[in-house]
Amino acid sequence: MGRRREHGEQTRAALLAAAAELLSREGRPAVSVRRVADEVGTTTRAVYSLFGDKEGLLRALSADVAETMRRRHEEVPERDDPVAEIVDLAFGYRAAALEKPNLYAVFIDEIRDNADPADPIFSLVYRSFDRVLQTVRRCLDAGLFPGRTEFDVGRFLFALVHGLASLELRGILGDEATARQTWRLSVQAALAGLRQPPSSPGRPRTGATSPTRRRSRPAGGAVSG
Amino acid sequence: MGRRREHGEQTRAALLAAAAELLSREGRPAVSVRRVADEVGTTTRAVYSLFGDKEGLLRALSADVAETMRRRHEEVPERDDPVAEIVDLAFGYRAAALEKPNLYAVFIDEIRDNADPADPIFSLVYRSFDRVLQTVRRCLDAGLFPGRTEFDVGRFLFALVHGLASLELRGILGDEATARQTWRLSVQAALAGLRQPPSSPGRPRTGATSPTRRRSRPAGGAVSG
DNA sequence: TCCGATTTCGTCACACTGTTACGTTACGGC
DNA sequence: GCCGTAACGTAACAGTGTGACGAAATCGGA
Repeated sequence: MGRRREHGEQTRAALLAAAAELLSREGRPAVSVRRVADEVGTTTRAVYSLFGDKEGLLRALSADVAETMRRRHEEVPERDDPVAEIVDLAFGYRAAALEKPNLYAVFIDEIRDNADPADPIFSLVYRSFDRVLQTVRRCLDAGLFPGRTEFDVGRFLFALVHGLASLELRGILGDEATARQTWRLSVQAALAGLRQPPSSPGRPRTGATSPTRRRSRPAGGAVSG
Repeated sequence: MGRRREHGEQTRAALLAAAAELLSREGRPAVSVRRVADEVGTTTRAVYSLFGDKEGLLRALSADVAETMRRRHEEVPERDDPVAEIVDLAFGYRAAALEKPNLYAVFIDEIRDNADPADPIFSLVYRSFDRVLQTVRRCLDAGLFPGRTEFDVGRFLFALVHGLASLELRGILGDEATARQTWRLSVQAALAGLRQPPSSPGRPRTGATSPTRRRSRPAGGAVSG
């Protein structure tokens, strides 16, 4: 009973493709519900039926990037030297970010501490992160990163590759050759540093460690463990 | 001749304060030209007279963050150990980012490779970056970072602290204590890595280094030298 | 076969947004 | 006084995300 639905999987895929195309061609402000719907030849109703709201559409797009992320990470072959393998993983992250530059920004905006574990994007990101942790564990087991924990290393590497990707996509790292060299030098320096035992706490001398304002959101999240 | 202007420096400051307040209280989407103007008790005309357009208002806000950045960097005292001084500078960056969490995002969005050198925000960022390079040079002169250039080190550190700040503001680094420890461990690992001579090129084994799509914008920028 | 119930669709309206054109107001010089 | 001029407030325009509502299409049952 009821009307046969036309806004099915096919329309959904078409909307996502149109949104991605619009995003990569004209940037984020160009992607509006009306334009995306017009591009596909349907109405705004389809977007709201299939994705709930505009943010749902963007979330679905982010999931696409997360999938690219996962693929780029999981296709990195195992190497005898786990440290060299981490370099490959970092360049896999870079490749995923550069593959869809405008999508990367909306992807990273979706990553939040209060992410819903049921959200498919969550499990995809977790798989990418876990792929890295897997290699990190091999380094730890081999005694290559003395005095480190897998999560310390994971957060460190995550911050570094995200920072590099973020700067490169903003054009701050110069041309492609310069950017690539910055990636290589940075990742290798980071890994060389992890091989050194951490120094004693030794607090910095400024009061900078206790910021006055702090976001009120409770702690926790995917990478907090 | 002409009407006496009311949209002067005072209105300008009030608009900036209202925008900053609105931004930190309700987030970026809450800051609209009309709301900011209403908050001050003036009209949208004032915004357009003083800032040109909405982006001009946001640019002025970014300049405020850039100024905080500069202050936090330049107030870091000189230490006998330049490497330890870099740790302080990194925590200065963190303090500036955490001081105005929502502003940091609009600030970093303003940093682009095609930034206008006449833009005050450009010179402010340059001063912060130069403050770091100054200490980096001391490390290089002391032979502490063998085989590195000041710009290699500068880009590396910039990517790291931006990545850390970006993740922490998204709540991904856990509670404040965990985040602070991640900062300390990461920065110290990075510095330990810089003390090791860089390894030979040794290209990664995936095709990830030559991304298919690349942004068409020409190379160059503030940190490219 | 026809009708009513149900579900989905297309369209429109609402409250917004950034921005610009226009009429009004207030001043200085004559 | 008056006029030119500069800055002002207002209103309109095109565009946004989204909720409400009527129309269309499909089913089970009479």
